[in-house]
Amino acid sequence: MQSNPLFHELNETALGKIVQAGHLARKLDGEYIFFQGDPALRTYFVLEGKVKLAQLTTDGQQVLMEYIGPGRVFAIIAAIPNARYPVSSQAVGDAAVLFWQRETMNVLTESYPVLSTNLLRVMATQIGEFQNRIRELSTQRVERRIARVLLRLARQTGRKLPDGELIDLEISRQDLAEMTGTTLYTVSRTLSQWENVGLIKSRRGHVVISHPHELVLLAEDTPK
Amino acid sequence: MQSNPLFHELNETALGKIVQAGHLARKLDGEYIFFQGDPALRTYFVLEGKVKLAQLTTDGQQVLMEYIGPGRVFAIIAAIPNARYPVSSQAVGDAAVLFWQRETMNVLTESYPVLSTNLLRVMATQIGEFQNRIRELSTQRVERRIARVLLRLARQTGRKLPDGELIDLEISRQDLAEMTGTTLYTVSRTLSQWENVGLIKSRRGHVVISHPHELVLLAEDTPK
DNA sequence: CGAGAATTTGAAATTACTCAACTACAGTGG
DNA sequence: CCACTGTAGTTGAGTAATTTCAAATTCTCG
Repeated sequence: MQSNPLFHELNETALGKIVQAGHLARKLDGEYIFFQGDPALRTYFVLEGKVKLAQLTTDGQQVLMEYIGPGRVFAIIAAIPNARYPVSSQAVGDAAVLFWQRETMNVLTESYPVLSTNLLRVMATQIGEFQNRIRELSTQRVERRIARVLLRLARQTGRKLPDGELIDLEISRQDLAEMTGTTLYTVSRTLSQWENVGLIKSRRGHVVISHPHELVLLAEDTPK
Repeated sequence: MQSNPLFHELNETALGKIVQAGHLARKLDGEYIFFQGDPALRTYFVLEGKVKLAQLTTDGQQVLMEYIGPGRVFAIIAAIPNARYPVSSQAVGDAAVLFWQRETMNVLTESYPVLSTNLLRVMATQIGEFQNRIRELSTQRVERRIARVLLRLARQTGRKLPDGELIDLEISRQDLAEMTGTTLYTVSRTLSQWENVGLIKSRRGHVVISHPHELVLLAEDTPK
């Protein structure tokens, strides 16, 4: 647990207090934890399962910001008075989360100043990742973006199988499209193409990367 | 100064100490403050002038992350041990900045815990903005993205002129392309088109928005 | 004035989207 | 156990958006 970026340099006692100050909530598959636009009152920590954060456009499209797995905090924005959640969050599969009210967060960060630093660290990492994503969306073609997303998901949730790396996440073409800023048709075509050359195998809702190394080649900037 | 998000709820004395703990640096137009990949050792605050943050792709393209004006902090990532700057920063016009070493930052945040909260706030705002940008890049067409960038720049650096709102920033087609994830050709075409219908006026390096209201219409999601 | 950089514009090529039709699959209830 | 239904996925054809490349033009600065 000490290895968790949020709990870095906090001893057992402190950690115990922090966990005790939080509330446990269980969420069923698909259940929303909060909605975009809601007053941001709670900061969350994922204990079990996965949570997805997505932003809705005014015309109803979704943009999938990230999947959050066990051991990660989200909605740190709730530490700030009068903020609203900029995204909605939804359980993917059944999930257990811990949450703290803003007041509690303030008390905790005052008692354990290193907690603030840790939160800063988490957010800084986050910013770096978003910057990379902005760079990718700005400069890379769809195929490459899809390749990168698959590799990232494999890294985060991957499970080794005899015939490749399974992305252990119920994931649709639509989801991949929302992650890469394209349409489900283009995702479908791209995956079909990769399947034809034996790069991946996909059945409904699942993807297995048969040859990660070759997918990496596609994902990299290869200046011709 | 108290109205600055970074100095929120800090009194004059504290503010004085914080400023005194920083070092002043002057930068000439175009001078780099740090480079992407450098060890992140200092956090900065813009006193005068403007600074731009850009990320380079491996094949040498630039992506312009943001322009930072007076009163804003950047490179908070330096608060974190062993981090590297994920972007380069460069003065746009002559600029004056204040900076603190990581150690100083740590001392300051310990002495003034509210400073941590303020930093969190700044970063949370930042994250929200990046999420919006990701959404825009994922779902909107180039024309709309350009419109939004012009309006944002006008908001941040705008000056009222008799014939419209001047974006008070030496800005090239290339810059706009790097901000919107498109090519300088498309930017040029789009601006020409807007100029033809009297929406804007542009000379080399400058843009005046003649009819902001109509540009807003273009910038908004208008579900047909 | 001249040189280099920024900008504009046309034309062709490419990428990705849209729409529509079709197929495959999983779960339900008889 | 199987037919049924709705959702997920595939694919083709046409189209729209954007990029690419090349060539001209304009601007700025020394």
